[in-house]
Amino acid sequence: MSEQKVTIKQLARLSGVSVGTVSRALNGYADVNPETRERIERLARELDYTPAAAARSLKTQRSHVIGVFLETGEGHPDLVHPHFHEVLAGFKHTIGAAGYDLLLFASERPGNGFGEHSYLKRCRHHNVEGVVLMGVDPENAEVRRLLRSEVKCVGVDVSVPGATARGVASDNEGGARLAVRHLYELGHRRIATITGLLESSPGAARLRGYRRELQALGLAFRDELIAYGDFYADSGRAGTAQLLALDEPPTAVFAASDMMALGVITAATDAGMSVPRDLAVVGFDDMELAAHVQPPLTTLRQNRAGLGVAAGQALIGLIDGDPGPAPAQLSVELVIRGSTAPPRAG
Amino acid sequence: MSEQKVTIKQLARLSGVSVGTVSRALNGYADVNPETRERIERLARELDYTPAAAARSLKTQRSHVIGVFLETGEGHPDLVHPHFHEVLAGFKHTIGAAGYDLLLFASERPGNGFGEHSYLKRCRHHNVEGVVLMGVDPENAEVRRLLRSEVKCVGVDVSVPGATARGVASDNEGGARLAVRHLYELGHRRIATITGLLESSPGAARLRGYRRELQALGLAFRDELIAYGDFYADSGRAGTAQLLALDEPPTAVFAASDMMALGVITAATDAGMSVPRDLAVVGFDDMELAAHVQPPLTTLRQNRAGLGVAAGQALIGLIDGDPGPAPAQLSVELVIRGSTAPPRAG
DNA sequence: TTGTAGGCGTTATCAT
DNA sequence: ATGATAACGCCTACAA
Repeated sequence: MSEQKVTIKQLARLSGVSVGTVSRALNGYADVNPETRERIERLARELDYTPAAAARSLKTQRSHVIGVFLETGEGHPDLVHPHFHEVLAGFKHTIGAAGYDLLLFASERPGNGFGEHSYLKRCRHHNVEGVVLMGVDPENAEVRRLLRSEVKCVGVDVSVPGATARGVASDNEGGARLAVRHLYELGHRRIATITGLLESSPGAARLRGYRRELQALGLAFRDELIAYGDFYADSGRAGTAQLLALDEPPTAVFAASDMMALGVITAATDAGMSVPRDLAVVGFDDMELAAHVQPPLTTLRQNRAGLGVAAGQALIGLIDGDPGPAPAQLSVELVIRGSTAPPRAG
Repeated sequence: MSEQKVTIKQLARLSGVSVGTVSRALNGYADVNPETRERIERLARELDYTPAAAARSLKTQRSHVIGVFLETGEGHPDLVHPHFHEVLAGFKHTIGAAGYDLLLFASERPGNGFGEHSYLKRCRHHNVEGVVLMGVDPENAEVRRLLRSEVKCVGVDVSVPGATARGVASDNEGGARLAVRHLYELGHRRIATITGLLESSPGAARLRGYRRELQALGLAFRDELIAYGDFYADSGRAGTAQLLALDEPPTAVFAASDMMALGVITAATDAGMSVPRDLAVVGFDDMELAAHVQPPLTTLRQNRAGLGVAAGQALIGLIDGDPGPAPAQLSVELVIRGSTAPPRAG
C-alpha cells in the first residue's frame, strides 16, 4: 500500500545494512556486493522508495530542476499565448528526457516572508540548474541582472547577451521576406504590413524582413503602408481599417501574426471586401487554427516544438559545460493556403 | 554585485550573531532585539540573501511547491491545448499569491537513476504540498493510486474521488443544454451533435446535456444525429460530412468544442452550404479565435481563468486543512454570434 | 534576548 | 564490501 514517506534509514534498517551501503547500492556504485544490492533494490521497489529531492539537492548541490519564467501579467498574457505553450511542450519533453523537471515560477514571495524575490533570487532560492526565459522583456533590469549572473539562461524569442546565456528563435526576418516575395510573385505591388510589438525581437525582425525584401525587389517603401499592431487580433482589425482608408489602399497585407491576419480578414469583410479576391493576406505562425478559418490562412509556419527542443538542448549544453555555438535560429516555412491570390486587376 | 551563494552562516558571521538569531530575525520571531534585527535585515538585503529552499524544505517538511501533471504525450497533446493553458494561468496566479511555485513534472526518471517514477513517487520525491491534474485519465492506475494516497489533489475537468481530492469543472451539461435550447428557440428541430471524447468528463457531460435538453424539449432523440468526435477540428469535419449525408440532414449542430465547430463550418462550406443560412452551428469553449472566424462562432464561454482560480483555491483549502465543500462547478455563458440563425424553411 | 546543538534525508570520505 | 561520520543549509527546542 501507500505507506507514508519511506527514508533511506528505514531501508537500511530493514535490509540490515548501513545507510551508506544503501545509498551506494541504489546509486549504482561498483563496490557493493551483488546480492546485497539485489536485496536492497528489491526492498526499495517494494516500499516504493524515492530519495528526497531536497536532501539530495542539499548535499549534491544539483537540483535537477530547471526554472521557467513565463510572464502572466495583465498586460502581458504570455502564458495564455498558444505559441509559448507549444514551445514549452517541446522544451519540457527535451529536458524531461534528460532527467530534469520544470519549475514554473509563480510566486513573487515564495515560502513565507523574505519579501519580494527578484528573478535571480528565485533561481538561487530553488537552486535551479538553468532557466528558460519566454516572453520576458530583455530590457528589464531584473532580467539583465539574471543574464549577467552565474545562472545558465536560454531565451526564446528574446536576444540574450551574456556568457552563460543562449538564445533560440525562428528566422523571423527570413520569414517576413518569404511572405513579401510570395505576394510580389503573385503580382502585388502595393504590399502593406501590420507589425507586431516592435519592442519584441520577433516583431522587430519581421518588420525588418518586410523592409529588406521590398528593397531587394526594388519596390518603393512607403510609411503609410505600415500599420503598427501588437500581435493581437484587434490591432489587425484596426490597422486594416486604417490601411483601407488610404487614397491608394494596398492590394495585399502581410500581418506579423496569424491573430492579426484574422483581424485583417474580419476588417476586410466588414468593409465589404472579400479575401483573397480584393485583398490578399498572409499571416505568421501557422497556429492550429490557421488551416481551419475561412479562408484558410497563407502563413509562415514556425517550428514551435522545435524551438522548445532547441532551447532544451542549448540549456543542457550550457549545464554540461559544452555550450553550443551561437544562438540557434530555426527556419520557417511558407505555407500557401486560401488567403492569398493575384490582385484583382492583375 | 552578484556574489556567489550566500548562506545563513555567512550572514551570522558578518553580523556578529549566531545563525539561530539570524534565522529568528529573518523569520519574524518576536523575541529578537529590534536593532539586531534591523542590522541583520539590512545585511541580508545588501547581500541579496535568500534561504536555500532545499534546506528549509528538508527541515520544515514544507516545500511551498505544487505539482502539475499535464500530459504531453504524442496522442495526448494536452500541453498544447490552449484550454489548459488559460486554466493554468489562473491557477498559477492564485497559488503564486499564496506563496507557492509550480513544479511541472517533465521527467519520468528525475535525477539520475532510480528507474521510472510513478506519479505518486514523483510527488513524494519533490515533496510537493499538493498537485493539480489536468487532462489526465482518471482510470489510469497510477492516477488512482495518487488519488488514494496522502497527497492533496485537485483535478480540473476530471472527476476525482478521494478524501484528499477535489475537482473543478465547468457546468458542461448545463452548457450543452443552453446550446440546444438556443437552437430550439431559433426554430430548429433537427439538431445534431458532434461529441467530444466520451471518456473525458466534459465530453460525456456535454452529450448528456444534449440528450437531456432534447428530452426536456419533447424532441425525439435520434441516434443518427450523433457523430462521435474527439474535440479536434478534423473530427468535426468528418462528423459533419456524415451528418449531411443523412436522408434528412440536420439544420443545426451543436459541436462539443470550438475546434470541431470550425471543422463543421469547413465541411459545410465544402459541401456548398453556408453557415448559418443552411446550417446553424454552436461550439463550446469560446476560445480566443471564436470571435474572429467567419462567421463568428456562437458558443459557450467557459471561465477558464476562473477554473484555474477555483482549482487553486480548492487546493489551498485542502492544504490548509479546511477543504471547501463539494466539487466546484463554474457556470457557463452562451455567447451568441454569427454562426446561428433560424432554419431556412422556418 | 541570544547562543548551542540536534536533526531533517542524503551523499561522500575514511576507516575497517 | 561495508560501517561510521561529517557535512549540506536551515529551523527550533532548550539553555543560558
